[in-house]
Amino acid sequence: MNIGELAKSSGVNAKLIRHYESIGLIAKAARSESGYRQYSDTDVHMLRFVKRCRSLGFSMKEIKKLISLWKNQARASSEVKNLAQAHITQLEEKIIELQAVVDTLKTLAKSCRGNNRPDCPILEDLQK
Amino acid sequence: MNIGELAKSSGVNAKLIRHYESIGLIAKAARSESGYRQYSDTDVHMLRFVKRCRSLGFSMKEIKKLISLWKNQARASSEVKNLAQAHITQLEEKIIELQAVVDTLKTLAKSCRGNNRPDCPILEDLQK
DNA sequence: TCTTGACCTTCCAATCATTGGAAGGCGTAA
DNA sequence: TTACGCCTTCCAATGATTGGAAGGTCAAGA
Repeated sequence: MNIGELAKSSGVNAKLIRHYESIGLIAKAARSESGYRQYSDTDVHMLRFVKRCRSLGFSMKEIKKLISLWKNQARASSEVKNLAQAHITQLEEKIIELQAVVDTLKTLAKSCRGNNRPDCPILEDLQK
Repeated sequence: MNIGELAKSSGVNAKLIRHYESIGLIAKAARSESGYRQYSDTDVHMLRFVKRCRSLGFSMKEIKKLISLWKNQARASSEVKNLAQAHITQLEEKIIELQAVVDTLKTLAKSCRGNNRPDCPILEDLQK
């Protein structure tokens, strides 16, 4: 199939598929006589895999690793699990960080009357 | 003062200060005869303000607005509060999103034995 | 056969915020 | 005068994606 059909089947933009190829995330596609990229059903699965990984917030680097594990029948599942676990830890740290920011902002917002007057404890705090 | 001292006093990299000027986040600095940027104590405060906003996750666009409010003595504090509130909402949405991803990943990770064998429910799920 | 339109190709650029380097000018102390 | 630290501008990279331009290919309809 051509890239357009792969895009439709996988849910990944044709432009993005070419980009993934260019950065080496996915292998170079075979070409038709006229230079069109040719794909198989396996590629549909792989791109769905990539898409799902992205939606779970894995970086391209991590996805590269995940793809190689996915392809490798001799993998140890511990490798996959470790990668997932590391990612979970990262995300949890990020959440804690964001939550702290939210808490700070909420405290600030609460202290501000939010009226027509210029005096604003939020701005006062921010300039410290 | 020169940009180096401003950088030291404000905690914002000289490179970044120039960048902020180039994108119009902060006003163009006056220049000495030899072309060096000249700054005052007010600029130290402003850059600290910017830095603090960044650390709270405001975008450059939002900070631009916040700076203009900060400078504007005729502002309504409601404008500041609304901006902060909108940002809080954004962050809370992001947190919910990340938490959902963490939950998904944790469920997946739990189902994987993480041993030397290749069979891995995580990979199986990801390719769906 | 010609044309239309949908599809494909590559290349270059923009996004966002920051950082890095290169190449050169300025200022001051030894 | 030389040396060094600070300053200048410009160009490029990061990470992931999207956009456009300019052009080639393919199948269907007139």
